[in-house]
Amino acid sequence: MMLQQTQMERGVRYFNRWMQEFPTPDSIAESSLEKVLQLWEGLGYYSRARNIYASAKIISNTYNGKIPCDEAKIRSLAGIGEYTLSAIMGIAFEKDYAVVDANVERVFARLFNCTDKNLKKAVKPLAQELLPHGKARTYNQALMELGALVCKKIPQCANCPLVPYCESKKLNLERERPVPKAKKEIIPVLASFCIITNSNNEELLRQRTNQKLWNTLWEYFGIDTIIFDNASSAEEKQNVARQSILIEISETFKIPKAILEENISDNAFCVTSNYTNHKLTAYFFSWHVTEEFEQIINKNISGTGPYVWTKNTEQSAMPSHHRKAHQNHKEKG
DNA sequence: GAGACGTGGGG
DNA sequence: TCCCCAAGTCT
Repeated sequence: MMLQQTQMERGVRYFNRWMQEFPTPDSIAESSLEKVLQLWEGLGYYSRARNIYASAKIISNTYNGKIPCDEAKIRSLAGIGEYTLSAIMGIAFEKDYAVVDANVERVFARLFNCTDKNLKKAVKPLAQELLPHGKARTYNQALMELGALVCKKIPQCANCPLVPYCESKKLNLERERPVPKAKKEIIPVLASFCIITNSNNEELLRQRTNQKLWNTLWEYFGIDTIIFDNASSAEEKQNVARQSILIEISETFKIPKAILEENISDNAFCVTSNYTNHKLTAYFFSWHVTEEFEQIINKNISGTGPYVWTKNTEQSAMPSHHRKAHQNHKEKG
């Protein structure tokens, strides 16, 4: 599950750390979602972490801590779809299940010069047909490995044992396969946040709740999306971001904007980050509040999600741009 | 079945 | 810098 839409090399780093903390499904089930998300931070697609947690509880409570060798039971677990089911049945249990991931798709698209729009649908029966009975483990991993190391986006045909059988190679079309998918529109996003600290040097964090994106993760106070003109300069964007965050703080904590103008410096650092099909530009301002302002803030805390003053920002899972901002803020002191 | 869901590495 | 995309799943 960790490797879904995640390259092996990156996944391995997380996997090793994960296995030290969570060697068994039971150990996950006994832990907390917070801890699970903390170990997942930076990998993305956080529903995977929530699904693992939910599935571990079922495995622990219903299946005595062991994944059952049963297609219907495995498939019904959260976060396990067509691919992962086949990976478990084929690789873990050596049953005759062929996996079709992006690697296998690419290998077969070239091998059979396949141009189907729905590649997975076209490749699945081919992969299943060619699977040698009783050898799913080697077969599946060999196909994925071939795709990952040789039959890459730019194919390394000189090192490929399947060249004699490759239809697209014979037609000199190996670089045109698989046919590229239609690209999605990239949406520019401007965001503005304020790293608010109190006299105890605690940071104010807010948890995202009831959201599709980064749900239950923590972040600095601010706004996700600001309406803006993408043609504007960096300086203009920062000005828009500053005005937006001042208004947001003013309205949320009932503090006159003029007072904020005086107290919050116009220095900000900029963090850029891409997520799904969005290109994010985020400005982070900072405000070290007096006890008087802290009391006002605490009295007027409102809006989405719970707030917390904390010195343990490291242990709260955050979206990557907030983590970068935290590091940046810490280094600047 | 299309769209949403993250992130960072490579060309 | 920009584009592509990775051991996919869910709605």
